[in-house]
Amino acid sequence: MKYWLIKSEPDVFGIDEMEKAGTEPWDGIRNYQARNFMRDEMAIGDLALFYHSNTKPPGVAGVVKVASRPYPDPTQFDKKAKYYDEKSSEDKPRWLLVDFEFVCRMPHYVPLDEMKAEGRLEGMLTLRKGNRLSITPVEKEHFAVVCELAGLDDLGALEG
DNA sequence: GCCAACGTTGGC
DNA sequence: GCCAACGTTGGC
Repeated sequence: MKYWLIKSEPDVFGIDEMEKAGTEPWDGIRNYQARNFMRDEMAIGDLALFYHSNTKPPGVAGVVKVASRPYPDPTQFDKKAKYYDEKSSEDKPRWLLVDFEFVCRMPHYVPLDEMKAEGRLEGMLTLRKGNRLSITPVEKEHFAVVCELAGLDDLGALEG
């Protein structure tokens, strides 16, 4: 069981939309490192912090879980889609995605400031200056601390 | 709106 | 294979 953090801009797709959707194909990832995490390391049931980026204040808004194996991102084949990639083909897809399923909202939103101020989160990738990766692995201990800051007590229940 | 960080592209 | 130019992310 691994732990992750995924970023999303709430103006585009936030925790509200995630909750409403229930399950959402995480399309539009066009970064090899992030793709490789999905392809090689994610497993169904893995938990991920749902992070709001490009907003005031940025921070963790909820928890989701991996709900599918990796499969080709259909938007790469769609000429009209924003994420169309002419160098990709159906027999040799370049980009993959997984589905995420809504788990819960954080009882309290955890702003980035608060995470930075928490000594126990030192070394967390998301807190590193200049980190632009939209999917990052999170250590179990860090995941637990963020949940604690969020007022989410029973981590065991999430892992089911 | 600025800009630091960093990934990608393409000329050589 | 190097590296400059460029584009994007995302905090501030």
